[in-house]
Amino acid sequence: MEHNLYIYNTLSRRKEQFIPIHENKVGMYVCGPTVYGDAHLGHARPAITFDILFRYLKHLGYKVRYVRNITDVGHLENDADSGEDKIAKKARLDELEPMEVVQYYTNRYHKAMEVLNVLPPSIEPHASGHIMEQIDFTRKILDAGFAYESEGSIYFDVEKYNKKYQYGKLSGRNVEDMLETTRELDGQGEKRRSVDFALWKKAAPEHIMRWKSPWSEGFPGWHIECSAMGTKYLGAEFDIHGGGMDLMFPHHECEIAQSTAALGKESVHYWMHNNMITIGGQKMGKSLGNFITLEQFFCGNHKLLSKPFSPMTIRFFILQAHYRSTVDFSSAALEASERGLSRLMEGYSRLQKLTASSNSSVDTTGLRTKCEEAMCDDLNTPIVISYLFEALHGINLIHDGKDTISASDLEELKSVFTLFVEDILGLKPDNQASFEIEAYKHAIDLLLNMRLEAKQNKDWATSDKIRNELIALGFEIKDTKDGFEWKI
RNA sequence: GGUACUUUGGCCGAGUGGCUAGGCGCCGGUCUGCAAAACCGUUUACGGCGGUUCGAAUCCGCCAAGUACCUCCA
Repeated sequence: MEHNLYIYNTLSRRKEQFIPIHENKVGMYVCGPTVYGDAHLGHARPAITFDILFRYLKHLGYKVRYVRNITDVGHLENDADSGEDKIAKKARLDELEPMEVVQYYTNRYHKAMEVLNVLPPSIEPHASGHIMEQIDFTRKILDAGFAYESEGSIYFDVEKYNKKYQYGKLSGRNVEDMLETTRELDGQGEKRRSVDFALWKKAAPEHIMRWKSPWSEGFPGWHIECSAMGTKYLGAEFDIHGGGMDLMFPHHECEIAQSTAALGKESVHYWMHNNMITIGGQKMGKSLGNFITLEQFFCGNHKLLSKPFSPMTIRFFILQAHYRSTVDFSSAALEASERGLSRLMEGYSRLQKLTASSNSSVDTTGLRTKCEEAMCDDLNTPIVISYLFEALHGINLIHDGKDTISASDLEELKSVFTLFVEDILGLKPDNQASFEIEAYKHAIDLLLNMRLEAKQNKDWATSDKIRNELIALGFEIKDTKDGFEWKI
């Protein structure tokens, strides 16, 4: 395969050329949502980041298996000594079945991803559907001697593991330091060391979500689902594992330890982490309570939002920053993105209507290569977007008759725009044309043609009436040299 | 306290040694019966102090400010 895709590997802290384990095939695993609440802006970032990677790998010609899990068991509340997990707690508060809560938020997550034009992954495994695999994985770690049982729970023996392998390599920590600095938490009496983590947790009597295991009735630990499901669907070794930077430690560190302990080798070749979205310079997160849900963005229903923002604006806003940088949310920043996107998409539609000349006075060569190079440089979407804006400038000049383009250059330009705007960046016009919409468009055209006639008769009263009333209904009317354009 | 990282023009945000992205906004212009929109043009920045170099936003050192992780979090 001819390409020079470089991606930043958190393990080595540098960009590395991407070479898959199996030629022409890529396995990637990304940590998905915990479905006990609505997705917020922060959840959109990894979804979009790895959607871009998924799309780009496919564009390069790979057959990609993209696994993104749904976490519906196992994450402990920090105040829950009893080992009550988040799903169960929420369920009891709402007096719903746990799986009802899971289903509700999973559906809403899917809906949000769909409107963001995030492609569905190849496999979306639920943790609750892979209890057996997690038990088997835990048993492998026990058999390898890197875990111990304590009162019905199984814990990973970090100190022992660290003697043979290296615990902390991903996040740059060492066990000795951690033993000194880790805070004392409650409920750690069963563990030998504070750094040890649960692989299987015995359920307290009031705990709703529980499964039988060789050790106790309980539930799997915080990190085991990704090791178990990742290797189940992608193999003992696979190419890419992604997720948010906040999962680097402890979650991904523990995953590495689990997989290495169970399988004797590291599973993941490239670890990729997207940075956080901040709000007022601070991370947007559930625990800080400073998050804005995607639905609130779409409805404009939040005190920090000046207006509703379309899913494509959110997507574009995220793509305008590199995925490894923090990006600071503000209503003003989103408004800027909205205008930029609107201009880009109008130019894209304008491009479709350009007429070719016998030769080109604009230089469009190299756009495809430049965009490919930017994508190959660790998915540098902001650079791709900047090239598209530069090309947009040319499109506008041609549209204004100040420049010309040949038929073959026009075809190439259209092809590049379709490829990068739609296929790779996944941007699409917000108002998707449909059959009903066509009729309605014709009606508006009719009105505006009447206005045109009135104008020709210098009947300004009528022409202004039509324009003003349409504007009052939310339309934007633009007069052009020989007619009009409009949008809503 | 430990670890990792950040600091770019009015705002957002790329950029790792010379060619000094891009968007939004501002301002000027074109178009227009008026207006709006659109389009065109303009707007030169890299936290501070040293150092390396012919040359640094980019490398090194110190200082300052800020963030993340170390507990569930995308």
